[in-house]
Amino acid sequence: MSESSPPRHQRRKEARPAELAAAALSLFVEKGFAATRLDEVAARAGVSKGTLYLYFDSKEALFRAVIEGSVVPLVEQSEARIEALKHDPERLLRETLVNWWFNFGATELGGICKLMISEAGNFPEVAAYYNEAVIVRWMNLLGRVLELGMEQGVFRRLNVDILRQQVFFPLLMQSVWKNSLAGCCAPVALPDSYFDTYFDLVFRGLLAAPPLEPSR
Amino acid sequence: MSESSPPRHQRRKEARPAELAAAALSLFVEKGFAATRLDEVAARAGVSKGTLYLYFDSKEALFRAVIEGSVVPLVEQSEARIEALKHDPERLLRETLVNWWFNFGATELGGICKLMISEAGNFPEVAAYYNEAVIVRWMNLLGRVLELGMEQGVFRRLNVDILRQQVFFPLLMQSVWKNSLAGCCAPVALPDSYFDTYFDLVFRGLLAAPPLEPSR
Amino acid sequence: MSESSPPRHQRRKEARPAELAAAALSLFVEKGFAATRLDEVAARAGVSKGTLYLYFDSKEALFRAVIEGSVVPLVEQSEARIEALKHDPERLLRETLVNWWFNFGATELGGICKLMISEAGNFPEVAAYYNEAVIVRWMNLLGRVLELGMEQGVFRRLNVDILRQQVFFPLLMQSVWKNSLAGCCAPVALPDSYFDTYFDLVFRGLLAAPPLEPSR
Amino acid sequence: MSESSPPRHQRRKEARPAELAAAALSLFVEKGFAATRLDEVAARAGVSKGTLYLYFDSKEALFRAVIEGSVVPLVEQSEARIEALKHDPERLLRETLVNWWFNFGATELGGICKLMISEAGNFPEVAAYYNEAVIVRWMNLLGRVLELGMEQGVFRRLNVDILRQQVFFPLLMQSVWKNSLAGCCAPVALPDSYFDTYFDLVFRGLLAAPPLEPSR
DNA sequence: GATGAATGAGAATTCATTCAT
DNA sequence: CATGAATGAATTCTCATTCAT
Repeated sequence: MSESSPPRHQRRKEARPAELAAAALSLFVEKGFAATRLDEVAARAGVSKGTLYLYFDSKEALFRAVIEGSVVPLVEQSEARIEALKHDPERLLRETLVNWWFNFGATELGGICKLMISEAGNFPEVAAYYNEAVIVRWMNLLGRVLELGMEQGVFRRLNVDILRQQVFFPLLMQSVWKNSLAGCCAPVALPDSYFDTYFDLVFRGLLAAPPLEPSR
Repeated sequence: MSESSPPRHQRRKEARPAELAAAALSLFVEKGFAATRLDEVAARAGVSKGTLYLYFDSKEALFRAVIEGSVVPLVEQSEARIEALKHDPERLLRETLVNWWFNFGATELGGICKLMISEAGNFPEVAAYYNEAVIVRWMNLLGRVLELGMEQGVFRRLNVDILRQQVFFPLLMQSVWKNSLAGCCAPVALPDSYFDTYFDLVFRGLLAAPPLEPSR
Repeated sequence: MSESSPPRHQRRKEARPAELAAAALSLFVEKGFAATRLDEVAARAGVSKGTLYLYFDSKEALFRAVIEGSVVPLVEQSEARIEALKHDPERLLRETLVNWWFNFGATELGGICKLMISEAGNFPEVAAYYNEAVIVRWMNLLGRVLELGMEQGVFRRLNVDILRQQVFFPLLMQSVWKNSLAGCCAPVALPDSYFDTYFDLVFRGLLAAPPLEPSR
Repeated sequence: MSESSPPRHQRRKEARPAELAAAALSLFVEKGFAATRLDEVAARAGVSKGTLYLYFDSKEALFRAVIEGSVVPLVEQSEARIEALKHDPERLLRETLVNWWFNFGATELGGICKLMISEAGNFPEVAAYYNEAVIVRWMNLLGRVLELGMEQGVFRRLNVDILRQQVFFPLLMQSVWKNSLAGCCAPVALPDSYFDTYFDLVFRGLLAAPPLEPSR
C-alpha cells in the first residue's frame, strides 16, 4: 500500500508549486514581473492569494522558482545527445537546434527567455544563476558541437563565439518576439519551409564543402 | 565662497523634454517601465519630480515620448541610401546593417529594442505605433535590399521574410543582450573581427556566387 | 495583562461599508469632499486607509455611496403617510414636516443637504441622481399634500411651487445652517416653541379660514 | 494735472485685486475652495499664477478677501433705510427683502452665501468674521424691523428669532440653490408672481390685521 | 511689476504581505 | 491547509508657493 499512488488530494498538494509557477510564468511573460499582481497569479491558478505564501516566501521567490524550475533538464538532454551523434556534426547541430525550438523556444517555456531579458536588471542574482545554469551551458554545448565539426573538417574554422550566436540568435529572437510584439501586432512568420531555408543559410555559411548549388 | 549653490530654478524649457526622455530611456531599459520610479527619472535628469509633469501628462505619456521620439530618423536615413547604392546590393546590405549597429543598436537608443520587447504587452497601442513606424518600415527596407540583390542575380532567390530575419536577428539580439543580461553577468563578446565573420557567414549563405574559400 | 491589544484583523465584511460611509459622511459634511483626506475617514472608522479600497473603488465612489445609501427610505415612508391622512391635510402637512425634521434634518443624515449643496458643482451626475431620487420626489410629495388641502378647500389656492418652498425652506435652511456656520460661530436658535411659531405662521398664511387671533 | 484720471495702465493696476477676487469668487462658488486651482483663478482673470501672489499672500488670504471685500456695504445701506421708513414697517420689511434679493441674493455676490456655508468648517476665523460683520448685523437688522412693527401694533408679537428666519430663509435658500444644484439639474423656479405670493404668505402670517381675503 | 518654470509637501491609490479564522 | 480581510509602505500625480528672469 505504501507504494501505491497517493490519493487525489495528496497529488494535488504536491503539484501545487508547479501549477502556481506555471500560472506565474505566463503572467510574468505577458506583463513583466513588476506589473503582474499576485492576485492575478492566484486567480489564474484557482487559489487564493494567501495560498501563494504557503509555497513561496515572496514574489521574488516565486520569480526564482519560475526561472529555476524548468530549464535545466532540456540542456542536460541536449548534452547527452552529443556523445551519440559526435560522428555526424551536421546532423547533431541540426537536431540540437530543432530540438531547442520545438521543446523550448516554441513552447510556454520559451517565455522564460523574454522574461529573463526583461528582468535581468532587476534580479542580478537570478540572472547570474540563469546565466550559469542555462546560458553558459547552452552556449558551451553549441560551441562544442561546432568545434566537433571543425575538428572533423566538416565545418569551416571560424570564431566559435561569433558562430554560435549567428546560428542560435535567429531562433532565440523568434522565441522572444513570439512572446512580446507578436502578441499584439507583428505576428511571427514561420512558414513550413522555415527550417529548410534556415539550415540552407546556416550550413552554406558553415560547411567547408557547401552543397552543390542547383541554380548555378 | 567661490562655489555658490546651483540656482534652484534653471530655465531650460527647450531642452528639457529631450533630457527627461533620455533619463527615462536609460532607466526604463535598465529596470523596466513598471519598476522605474519617476523620482529616479527626475533625479537622473537633475530636476524635481513635479517638473516631469510640466512636460509629460503621465508616466505612460513619458513612455510614449521615449519610444516615439527618436527612432524614425534612422529608418529614413537608411531608406535614402537605397537609391544611391541600388546598383551594388552587397555593399548596400553591408552598409545598412553596419550603419544600424553603430548608429542605433550599439548606442543608448538601442535600449529601445529591449524596452519595447519588455513592454509591448503592457502598451499595445504604443507597440502598434512602434511596429508601424519602425519595425514594418525597417523590415520592408531590408526586404527591398534583398530583393534588389535577387533581381540583379547577385543574391540567391529565397524566402525574403526568413532571409531578413536570419540576417538581422543576430545583430538585433546582440543589442538586446547588451541591454539586459550583459549588464549583470554575460558580457557580449564582440571582437574586432565580429563583422568580418558575420558578413562572411551572411554572404556565403546569401550570394549566388560565393567568394572563393581561401583557407582550403 | 487583562487588556490585550485589539486584534489587527477584525473581520466585519457585512458592517464595514455602512461604518465607512458614516465616517465619511460626517467628515465630508464638516470639511467638504476635497478637503477630507481618506486617512481621516479610515481613522475615524478605525481601519487603515487600504481597507477603504476593499469596499469603495475610489474617493468619488465613496461619495456616491454616502449620498445614495441613506435618503430614499425617508421619502418613501412619508409618501406612504399621504394615503392614511389625506382626509386631514393640515395634520398631514404638519406631520410630514415635523417628521422630516426629527428623522432627517436634525440628525446626522441632515448633513447630506449641506454636502450636496457644496458639492453639486463637482459631481453633476451624483447631483442629478440626488435630484431625481430625493429632491424631485420630496418636493412632489409636498406639492401633493398642498394640492390635497386646496382640493378640499382647506388651503388657499396659490402657486404650489412657491408655496412648498416657502413652507419647506425655513426647515431646510435650519438643517444646512446646523451643519455649517452653527459649528463654529452662530448656533442655531431652536427654542421649544419653535414649531408652535413655525406652524402658526405657516398655517396663518396657508389656511383659507385662519385660526382666531387669541392674542389681540 | 494732478487731479485728472490716471492713465489706463494705472487704473488697471488699482483694479487688479478686485478683478482677481471676482474671478476667485465665481470659481470658489462653482467648485468649492479646495477644488479651485489658483491656475484657474489666474487664467480667468487673465493674469499669470505668479501675479496672484503680488496681491494676496496665500490662497487663504484670497478667500478672506473674497469674503471680506464685498458684503458689508449692502448691510450698511439697508441699515440706513430703517430710519427713513420706520413709520411704515410693512413697507420697510418689504423693501429690505426685495432689496436684498436684487442687490445681493440674485447677483454674483449671492454666491458668497453658498461659499460661506460650504467652507465655514474649514475657515472658522473667516466664518467668525463673516458672522460678526454680516450675519449678526443682518439678522439684527431684520429683527429691528420686525420689532418696529410690533411696537407699532402692525405686526403680531411673536418670537423675533424665529420670525426673521421664517421670513428670510426662503429667500436665502433660493440664492444658495441657485448657486449649487440649480447649476446642474434643478433650476430655480422664480415666476414673475414670486414676490406677490411670497409677501402674501409672509404678511398674512405676520400682520395683526391681515388683508381681506378676496376669495372668501 | 509680471511671468511661468521649478519645486516639494501632500493626497489618492496600489498591492505585496500578514494573520485570524 | 486554505482563505481573504486587513494592513501600510511605496508610488503616481497635484498644486500652492517660490523665485530667476
